[in-house]
Amino acid sequence: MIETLEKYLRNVLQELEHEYPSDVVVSEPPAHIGADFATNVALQVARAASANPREVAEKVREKLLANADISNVEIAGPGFLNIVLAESAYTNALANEQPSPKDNKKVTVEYISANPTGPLHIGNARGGPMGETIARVLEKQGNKVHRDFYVNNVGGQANVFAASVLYHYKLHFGVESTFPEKGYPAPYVQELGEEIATAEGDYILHLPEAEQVEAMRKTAIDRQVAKIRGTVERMGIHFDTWSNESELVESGRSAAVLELLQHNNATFEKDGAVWLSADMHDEDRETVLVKSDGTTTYFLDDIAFYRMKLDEWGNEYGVCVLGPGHVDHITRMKAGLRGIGLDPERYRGSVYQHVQLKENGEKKKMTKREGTFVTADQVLDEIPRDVFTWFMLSKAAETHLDFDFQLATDTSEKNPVYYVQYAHARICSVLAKAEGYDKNITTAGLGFNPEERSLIRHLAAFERVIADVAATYRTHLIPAYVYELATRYHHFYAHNRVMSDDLTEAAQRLRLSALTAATIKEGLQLMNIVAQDRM
RNA sequence: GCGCUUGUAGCUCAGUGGAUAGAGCGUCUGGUUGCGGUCCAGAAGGUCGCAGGUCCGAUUCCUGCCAAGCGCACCA
Repeated sequence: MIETLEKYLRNVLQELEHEYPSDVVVSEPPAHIGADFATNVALQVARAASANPREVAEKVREKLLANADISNVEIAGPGFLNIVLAESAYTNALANEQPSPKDNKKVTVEYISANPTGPLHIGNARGGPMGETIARVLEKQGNKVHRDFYVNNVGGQANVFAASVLYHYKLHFGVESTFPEKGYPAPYVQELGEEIATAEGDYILHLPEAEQVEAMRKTAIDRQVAKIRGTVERMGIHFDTWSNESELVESGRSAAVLELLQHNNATFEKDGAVWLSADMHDEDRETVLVKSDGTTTYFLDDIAFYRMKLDEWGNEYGVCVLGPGHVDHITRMKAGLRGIGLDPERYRGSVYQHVQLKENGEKKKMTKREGTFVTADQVLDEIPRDVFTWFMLSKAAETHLDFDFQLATDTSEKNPVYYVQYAHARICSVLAKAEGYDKNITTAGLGFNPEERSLIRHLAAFERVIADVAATYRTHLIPAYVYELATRYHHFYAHNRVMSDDLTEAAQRLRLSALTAATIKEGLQLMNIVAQDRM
């Protein structure tokens, strides 16, 4: 409906020979205004044309009133136009098929991608529901979406982790060794060392000293990734690929990218290392590609990975859902792509902030190294997956989300996700009971009461909201939308008998109910949340 | 010290260059036990961190300050 109004406004402005300003907003006004929609179009036009807003508003108003879909327009305040639509506009909104999405691109979405040096914790688990929802929304827009979990299984962190596990492994067989500098002191490292000792025996002890860490790296990372995979499955997420960083190095792709960067004069050497030229990106910080010991950094490998995703896998673009502190990474990756001649717009990043856990009013720190974190598994042990998913999605990504564990479990009955699921189940129940009614009776001329109009306005906004999420990755808009939809339905339901004695009225309300249920279901599915028929 | 992100009701959070800044939880009051009472209606509760600036108009944009979280490696 908003799109239709915008179209009318464009036509009107064209007739009045005004440009259509980019920041025109058409939205539902506050309840006390008593209009269906309001727009600031006159204010924006007046600003651009240095005209009197109310005079512009009056001209627009006259033109709009000539439209059969518009029954009343009032000018209010500094120049708002408050629009009341005619019944025909509501009938049309219900009759017209929602425009089917037309994107038809191959897209790859990378998310979670937590370092395989420990369990998934509540902080980086946030990327799971977010990435999954972005993937689903892009699919709904008609794209072919590939999901990838990138495993950083080589490099300094992986080796320090392996050495830490090796220490405990050796200890298990009574062999004392020195704990690595900056090693991982967390309890799960010890458990993993003992697990490997028990399951695989002491074969690593018999290897030459120089090969032990490398051997441990392989098995320890494999086992840790398997654990993460289990957690991810619990979250209801399935990746198409789990890509190893080592593959990029071993296949020579990283070396090829380095060569290409050097060929394009995008690098320089300093202190025996190879760096990405500062003028390749906006920030002043320089970035190492090859360390002075000759090994590549994750950054070079990451560029090689995106080159593979785009060139070899044939993706139009890639979306990467990243944790806090990675805003810089996005700009550097774009610079890296530019350095190898790829359009930097083909790398898209979305950054979220950590979830903080509050327990007894105190915030817990979440570092893997110290082991003072709450794992995603621990949270999933306590609260159902749907509640977990909803909670992760329902706040804006840039929020430093405070997760009160106690509250989340204690008040789970009051959780908004149940409110929405209940609305869906209630409608299913009503529809099942109404089988004897003919839903297809023509309802032309019946009209709509205020609750029905409110419901229809929101139903009509669904595609628009999803398109917004597809463009901006602001996943929290979806739970907000379905919650509001459930509220409007409950409000409608409380004031109108669906199975009315008037069969025409009943048919109209049953159709509205069915459409609401279908929309709630689709919205929940986009979040990877189940819409039960009964609860 | 530098950078990124954030600061809105008791708590957790939406939202916006414009009209009386919203929701959930919590608190209080009422209705509904008649298509599902996991519902509905209402009340109380705000200096939109502080101070400047731009603007007809700023909670929103800009600058400074304060506070919180996270980064600040030839780690990933």
